[in-house]
Amino acid sequence: MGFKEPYQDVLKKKNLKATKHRYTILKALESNKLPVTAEDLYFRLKEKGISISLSTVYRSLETLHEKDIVLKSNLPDYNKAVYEYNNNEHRHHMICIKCHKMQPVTGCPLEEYEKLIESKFKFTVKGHNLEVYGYCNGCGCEE
Amino acid sequence: MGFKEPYQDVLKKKNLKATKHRYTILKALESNKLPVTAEDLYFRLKEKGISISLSTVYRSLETLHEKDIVLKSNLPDYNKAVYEYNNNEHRHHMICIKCHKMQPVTGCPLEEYEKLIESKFKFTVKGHNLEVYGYCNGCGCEE
DNA sequence: TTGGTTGCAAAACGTTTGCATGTGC
DNA sequence: GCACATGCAAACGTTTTGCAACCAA
Repeated sequence: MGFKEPYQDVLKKKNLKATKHRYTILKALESNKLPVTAEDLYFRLKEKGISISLSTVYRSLETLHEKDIVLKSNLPDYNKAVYEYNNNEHRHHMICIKCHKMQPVTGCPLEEYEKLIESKFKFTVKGHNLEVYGYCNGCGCEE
Repeated sequence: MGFKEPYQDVLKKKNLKATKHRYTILKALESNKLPVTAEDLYFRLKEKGISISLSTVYRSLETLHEKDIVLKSNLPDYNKAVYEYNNNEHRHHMICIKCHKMQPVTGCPLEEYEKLIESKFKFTVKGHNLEVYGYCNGCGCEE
């Protein structure tokens, strides 16, 4: 097969086999701007006529997350993990309390804060998670 | 009973009945500096000889969280919710990736960032969550 | 008295796993 | 061929819920 799949290099670099499913998952994640749950992704693929098992979705996402190809996060008051493609473009999200929609915000206000923590406490910072929540424009609900 | 339970006012103000269990839970949360899981709390109370059902612990924590008396958060790569008393002292936490211990950090670097988001996007900020993770002093593991 | 609270057991939910089969390298 | 990836169903651990008994107001 002379055809070169996208993501082949990304996967090979991390010692992962380049399978059709992984390719499909990465493509779906990358084309989608917003983080999704495993189930979201599963149904999205199913709609496109792609037959994949839910456990494969979970297993692939977990593997890709371990290799840092995919980012995983947990949101407040939402007991599901969400996944997004890691394009190494550091960003955070605004999350609507009402409709759970997430919108990305590029940039990060935490560089100095992390330095402060490292110097003040004996703590080796490896990362952080930051989400701002409230009401998005579409919901407009001020409760 | 002329005896005035602590937390009676806090509960009454939120239209919650002042029950022995709620009193016990709030006392345990407030005396404990760090966030705990529902199960942690359940066993902690059990050890003290307090008989309470796990579902009551969950239900109470959820109710208290709804009324903003208790804070609830979900941590990355840790599929349990943790709860802490809301003493209205705004703070964040450092979380050890290895031992899952959480240490509080008072202060918040996000005031300006939130203003920026409100003005840049049409988004009404209601709160945020921020945790820094890495390796704590005790664990000392740099992977 | 009345409506909120609790205990218990069972259900629900998201996620993981065992095992047999399939597939990339 | 071999190790890894997948599908299926069953298991898992956390959290929620239905219902009867209980208790604060």
